[in-house]
Amino acid sequence: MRADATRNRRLLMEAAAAEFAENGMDVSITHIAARAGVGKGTVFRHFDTKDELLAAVFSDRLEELVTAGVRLSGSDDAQAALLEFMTIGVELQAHDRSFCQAAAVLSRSEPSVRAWRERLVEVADTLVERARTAGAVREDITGLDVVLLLTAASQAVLSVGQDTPGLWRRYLGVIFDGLRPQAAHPLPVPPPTLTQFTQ
Amino acid sequence: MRADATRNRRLLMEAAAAEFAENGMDVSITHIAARAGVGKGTVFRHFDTKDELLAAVFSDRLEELVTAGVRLSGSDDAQAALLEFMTIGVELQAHDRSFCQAAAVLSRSEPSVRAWRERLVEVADTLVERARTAGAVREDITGLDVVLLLTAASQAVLSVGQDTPGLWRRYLGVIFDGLRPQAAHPLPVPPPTLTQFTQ
DNA sequence: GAACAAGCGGACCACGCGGTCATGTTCTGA
DNA sequence: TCAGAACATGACCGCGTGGTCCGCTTGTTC
Repeated sequence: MRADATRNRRLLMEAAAAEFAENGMDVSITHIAARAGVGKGTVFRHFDTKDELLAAVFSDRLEELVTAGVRLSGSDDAQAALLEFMTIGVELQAHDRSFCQAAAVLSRSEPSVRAWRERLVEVADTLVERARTAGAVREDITGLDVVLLLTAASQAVLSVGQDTPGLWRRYLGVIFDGLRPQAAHPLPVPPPTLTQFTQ
Repeated sequence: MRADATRNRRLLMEAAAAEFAENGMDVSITHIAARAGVGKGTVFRHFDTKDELLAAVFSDRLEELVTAGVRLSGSDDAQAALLEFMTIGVELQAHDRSFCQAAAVLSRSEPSVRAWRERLVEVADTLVERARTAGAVREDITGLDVVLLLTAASQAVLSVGQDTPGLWRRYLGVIFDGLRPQAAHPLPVPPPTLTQFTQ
């Protein structure tokens, strides 16, 4: 691969990530190309389709979160580890307007995204299991539950007009309290399975 | 207003509501007109712009929820009343793919929507206050918090591929447990104000 | 039943989209 | 140094969109 090609690819990924995060996954290829300072054709040289570009960016985000989860799996304080994992996950989504849509759309079509999501659930399972052993988390909660609740917390603030930075922390707090054993009441529906998640 | 005009308007509202609910607010006017069995021009006779149609439909949904909330405000069991209010609210959103987007987009531009949202927060405040007095809800939670958490619960399920009807009830359960006093830990961020909400 | 306004329909417009391709440019290996 | 492959570019294509407009139809009124 030529040097200018790898440079352009990197510029494209960065521009796309920023543009998707700021304006959602409906931003046009033209805008992304302009932001990266390249022509439109160059985008389609590196990514066959718009979805492929989106998947590349989205996979990077998932990988970040998985990496953080793996790191935290080795932590001494299991409760703090789970909370930090969730904090990182919610923050990631709160600052990225494409995250939620991308998750819903790409999991069907893009195997790489599906693979990362499975990894994510695995690491979340580990963190939950450890927290449960420490008595910090209720019995009936799974790693997949936690992953889904990340989206929940980040989406809570979606319809607030004026910017209130970090407001998502408030709702993550409420949700995390809902995960504690102290207030646990039986849940009316069994947990979803990984198969249902990734289809 | 002529009889056929009122009939067509009703058909349009129904078609639009169904189409928005099933396919999100990006469905085209052409599709909606076809579903209603009228021509495209007829849509723009009744609603000057697509947003206006969306706002009309969305306001109806908000009104439903407000009405339910007002009814439940008179209930004896304050805790059950709040839970049912939240259940109705989450179910509404879980079955409507346009709800969340519409809330975010229209609150800025459409005064009628803004008005309904204020009413919604009012009634939620009442329900929360009553539940708190009954000792069923923690001290630091407001009606606006509850309204935002409705979105949270409904969006949790968004990225699950295979249909798992009623799964949102599980996450509403977790969130509701997070509202109980038993597990309450101090929240890191103060509650948002109505002004921030409606901008 | 006639006259007329109110309502309807769908061809039409400008626009922006994802994606293609022929042409010109730039990097690289020998 | 230079041939040739890899790469960049932006005009271009087909399409679907929100919105307009005018000729025709239909409900209402006297």
